[in-house]
Amino acid sequence: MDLSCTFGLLEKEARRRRIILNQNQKNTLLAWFEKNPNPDLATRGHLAKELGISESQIMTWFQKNRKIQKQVEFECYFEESQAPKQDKPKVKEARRSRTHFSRFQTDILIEAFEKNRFPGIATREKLAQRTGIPESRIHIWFQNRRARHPGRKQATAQLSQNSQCPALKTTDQPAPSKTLSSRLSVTTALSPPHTPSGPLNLSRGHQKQLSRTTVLQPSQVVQGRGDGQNSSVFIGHLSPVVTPGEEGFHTQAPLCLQIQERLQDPGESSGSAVPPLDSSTRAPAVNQHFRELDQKLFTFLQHWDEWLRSMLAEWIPDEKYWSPGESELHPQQVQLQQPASISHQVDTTPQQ
DNA sequence: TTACTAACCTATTCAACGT
DNA sequence: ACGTTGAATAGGTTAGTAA
Repeated sequence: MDLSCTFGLLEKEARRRRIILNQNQKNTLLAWFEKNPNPDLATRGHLAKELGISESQIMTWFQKNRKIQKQVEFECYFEESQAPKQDKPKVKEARRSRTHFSRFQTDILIEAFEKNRFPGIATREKLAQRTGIPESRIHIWFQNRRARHPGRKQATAQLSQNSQCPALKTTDQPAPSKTLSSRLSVTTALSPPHTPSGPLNLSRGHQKQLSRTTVLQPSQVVQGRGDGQNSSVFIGHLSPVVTPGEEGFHTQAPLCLQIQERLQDPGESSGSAVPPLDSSTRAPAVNQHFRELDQKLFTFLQHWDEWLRSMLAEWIPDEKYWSPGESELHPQQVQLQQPASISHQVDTTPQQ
C-alpha cells in the first residue's frame, strides 16, 4: 500500500474523462431544458441514447443549467426590481426506482469503500463490472456512504473539508469555502503586507482566487500540486527548509525564526527571506502595525506547525519520517524532491 | 492567461422499504 | 412509526480545454 492509498489525498484518482458537448447536443439539451428543467429518468435516458452520452452526464448538465437559470433569475430580480417569474406548477417527476443491492454487491462496495472513500472513474467502472451495478449508481452509493459513515480516521486523514485546525482559519467568513484554491499563491496570502508580494495585487484573476480562499487545507499542504509551484511555501515554518539550488540543496532559516528574529530586532534582516521593517520610509505607527501582524503570523505558524506535526504523528507513527531531527527531512520535503522514494519508504502506515 | 464548464464534492431532503 | 438507505437537489470547488 502506498502513501496515496493510505491517505487518499496525495494522489487523486482520475476523474471521468471530460466530454465536450458539440453544438448539436447543446441545442437539443437546451430545447429539452426549456420544456422541462427537471426531466425524469425516462427523458434523461432518452436523451442519453439520442446524444450518445451517459444518463448521469445528462443529469449533471441539467443540474448545471438549473443553477445558471437560478442565477440569471436572481440577477433579473435585482436589475428590474421585479418579482421573479412565477414558477410553473411543479409536476412530480418520476424518480428512478430504488435500486436493490444484493449482499454480494454491498460487500464488494463496502470493501472498496474501506480501501478508498473517493474512488475515481477507473475504480468505479471496475466496481461496476464486478457488481453489475451501473457506474452512476456506484457513484451515488459512495456519496451516500460518505455522508452516513464519516469515520474518525477519515475525518483526520482527509482533514475534512471543514478544517479542524482552528489556527488555519484565515478569516471569519460565515460560509467558509472548503478548500484552498490550488491556484492561490500562499506566499501572497501569508505574506505580511509590507512584503513586495503582499496581497495587494487585486487584478481580476487574483480577486477571483482570493475571494474563494478562507481556509488552508492541510491535505493540500501534503498533496501540493506536484509541480512544485506552491508546495515549498507551506513547509518548514519552524523547521529548516531545504530547497534545491543550482549548486545542490541549501538550507534556509525557518520562516518562523526569521519572523521571530525580526520581531526581536526589526532593523536586521541578515539575508532573511522576509524583508525587514523599513524604518526610513514608514512611520512608527505603521511599523507597529506590521510588528503586530508579524506577531500574529508567528503565532499562526506556530499553531500550524504544531498541528501539522500532530497530524503527521498520527498518520505516520514512525517518528523518523516526520520529527525535526538533525538531518532528516520532513516527509513533505522528501516528497517534493523524491516523490518516488518516499511513497515507498512510508509504506509503514498501519493497515486498516 | 483566462474564461468556460464538466466532473466532482458535501449537505440536505425526499421517499421506498423492511422492521 | 421509525430506521435505513437509494435517489435527487442545491450550492460549492476542482481541473481540463479552448480561445
